[in-house]
Amino acid sequence: MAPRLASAAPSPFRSREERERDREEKREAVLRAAVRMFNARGFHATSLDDVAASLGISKPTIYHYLGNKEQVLIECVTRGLELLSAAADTARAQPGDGLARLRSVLRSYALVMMDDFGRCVVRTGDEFLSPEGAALFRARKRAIDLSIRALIEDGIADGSIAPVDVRMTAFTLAGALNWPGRWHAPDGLLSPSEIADAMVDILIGGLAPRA
Amino acid sequence: MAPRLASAAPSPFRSREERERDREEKREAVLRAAVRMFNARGFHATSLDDVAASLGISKPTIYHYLGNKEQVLIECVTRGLELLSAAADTARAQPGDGLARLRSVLRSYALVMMDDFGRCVVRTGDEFLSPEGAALFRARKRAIDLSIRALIEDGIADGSIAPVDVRMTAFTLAGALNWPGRWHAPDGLLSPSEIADAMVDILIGGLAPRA
DNA sequence: TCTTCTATATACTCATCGGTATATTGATTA
DNA sequence: TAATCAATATACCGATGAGTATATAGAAGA
Repeated sequence: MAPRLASAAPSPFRSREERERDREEKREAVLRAAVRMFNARGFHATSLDDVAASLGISKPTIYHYLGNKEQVLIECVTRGLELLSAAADTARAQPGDGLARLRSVLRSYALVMMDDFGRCVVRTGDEFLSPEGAALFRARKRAIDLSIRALIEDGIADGSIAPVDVRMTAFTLAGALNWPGRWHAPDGLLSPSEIADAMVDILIGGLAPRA
Repeated sequence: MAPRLASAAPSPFRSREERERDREEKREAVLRAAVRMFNARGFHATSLDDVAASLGISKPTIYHYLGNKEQVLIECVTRGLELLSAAADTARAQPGDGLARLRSVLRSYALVMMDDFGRCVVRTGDEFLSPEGAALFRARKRAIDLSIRALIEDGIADGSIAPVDVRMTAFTLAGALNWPGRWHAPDGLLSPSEIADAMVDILIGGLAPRA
């Protein structure tokens, strides 16, 4: 509607939307820097002064964009959980039998675990959060767990998955796929995609030889 | 040799051995209290004052029995790693084909992860340790990993295990079995033994139905 | 142009906590 | 009995780091 069609003249005067976008961008940058440092050094061992310094800004600026330190962490974890939920939901809506869809979910799940925000989910114990934060956190993880369980049940129903204990299987799968969040280094030999494929194959195929 | 055969008269005067045993017992109590609190609230969130208070003693007493805070943690983690190594070694020396021995190791491994000290291994990231501590820690974990890999190789060689990627499989198994260290509560419905069995069965059998 | 709002910094407060200096008490040994 | 050592406490020090009070500079709006 309004002006600002020609990106030709980059005016130093910013419109309301531009300013809002700027703000969002800065918020984002703070979050990214924070999650990286939390993952690398641990939440308690990372001071907001450190985070600020890594961005060349000062601590009050972080407080300006995000509330307190726990807010920063919650935001990071929430991002990770959203990635995980999205992975589960989209893969679940695909065609194919239960096993095929589960495979797809597991693969996406593993990939998220090698992303900064996904990693953060695994590395952040309830200990770090306030009771309310921890409750929210648990509820969201539970929803993801239920998604996976539903898929396993589908697979058992349609015969594409063996009649396993659904609860324990979901825990086992999640545990295995969470692990890369703790050891995977972005500069490893295998790409995240290769790792995800390999792990999923092992979990689905099992160790015992097939007759 | 010496006196003190009749435990009849519990004298308040303690012999050298008794005093050494007392000392060891106290050290042990401090460690147990510490590991519990570390697991429940996190290392950084647990102060040595807290640990001392939980035992009805004062902080300098802890320093008297163990060096500094990192020492306490290292001792706890070392205990856990020793349990893990022992599990791997004894199970490995048993009779049976590769798969049977691997199954035995995995089961023991899972059980250790539901013990206070085993849990501590999983919950303690390298971040918490000094570079030297972390190096030692990594070396020990690597040895355990190699033990498991060797067993997988044995199984592949004797045909009891499918020809999987050894490295990735070891990671996947360890990841899955580490997980109870993070979520298992001692008061759960299933006993550690049941959980261990269920997880190992799933990992060995896989999800895909066997023909 | 005057006011107000946004973004940012400097410089501070206050609590926590690891670690230590030092005192005390009682048992062991010479 | 004097000297020593082990076990324990109280009371402190110093650093770190979360969070805040306050100032400033510039843009937006009236």
